Amino acid sequence: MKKIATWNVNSLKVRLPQVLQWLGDNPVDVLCLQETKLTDDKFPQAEINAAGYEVVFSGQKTYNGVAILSRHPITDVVKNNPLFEDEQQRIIAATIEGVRYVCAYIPNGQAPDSEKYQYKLKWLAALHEWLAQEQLLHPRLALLGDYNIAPEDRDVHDPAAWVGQNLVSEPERAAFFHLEKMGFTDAFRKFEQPEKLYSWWDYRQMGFRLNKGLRIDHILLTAPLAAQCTACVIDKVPRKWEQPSDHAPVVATLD
DNA sequence: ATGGCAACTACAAGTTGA
Repeated sequence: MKKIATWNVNSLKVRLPQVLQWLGDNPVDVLCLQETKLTDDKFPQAEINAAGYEVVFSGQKTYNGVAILSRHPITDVVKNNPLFEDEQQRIIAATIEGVRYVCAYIPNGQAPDSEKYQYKLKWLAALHEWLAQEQLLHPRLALLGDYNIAPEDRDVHDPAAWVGQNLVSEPERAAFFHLEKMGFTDAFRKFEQPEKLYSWWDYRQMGFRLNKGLRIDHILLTAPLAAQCTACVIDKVPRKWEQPSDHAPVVATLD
């Protein structure tokens, strides 16, 4: 049995103590992080190693940045999508115990009429293209991260207010469902879940207290892994801590 | 309709996130 998780930490510099606390409470086998916001020379590798984890990372100044933490040896690290030239550090992939992990921080998109939205859609199309190849090489493939897409209305606290907006618009959702058409399963939706459970809540307007959230952080698994998956939960506990990330970790159990 | 919060850079206020 192993547990794998993803968490957008919104600055690892600020959130390192919480990551270490959370790993102490939840000693998962693999943890994918997004929005580390650290250049590689500033990455807190020693602290993470001391907690019992190997780590690989790809960062930049101020924005983006991803990392994979693992209790087991990490091999074959790839940074970014080889099919998509990108100055932004949003992908790191690695093999751990025969499973290929892709840790992704999918672009936010800002607004459907923005250039950033066009970048998001192009980025997603290139992700599809790359993962189609990766699936052939790695039948046991897991895509974990902040997708910045709420796939369905039930993943949105107020669907009427969000119609057509960034994070829920039809082209973004189509890109998410394309991953499912390619054979990926949304681990969270494989199971009965509480209603109105989200993975992100706005810092403003008491978003968390009022549960004004979106489910935008996901674990997608190819069929052999989905068949092994026996649970998937969103852990709201660290969202209640002092100075939290606005995202909660998502954890899947594989038998 | 706008901004609201948080983190960043940099030192003031602007940018970004979702």
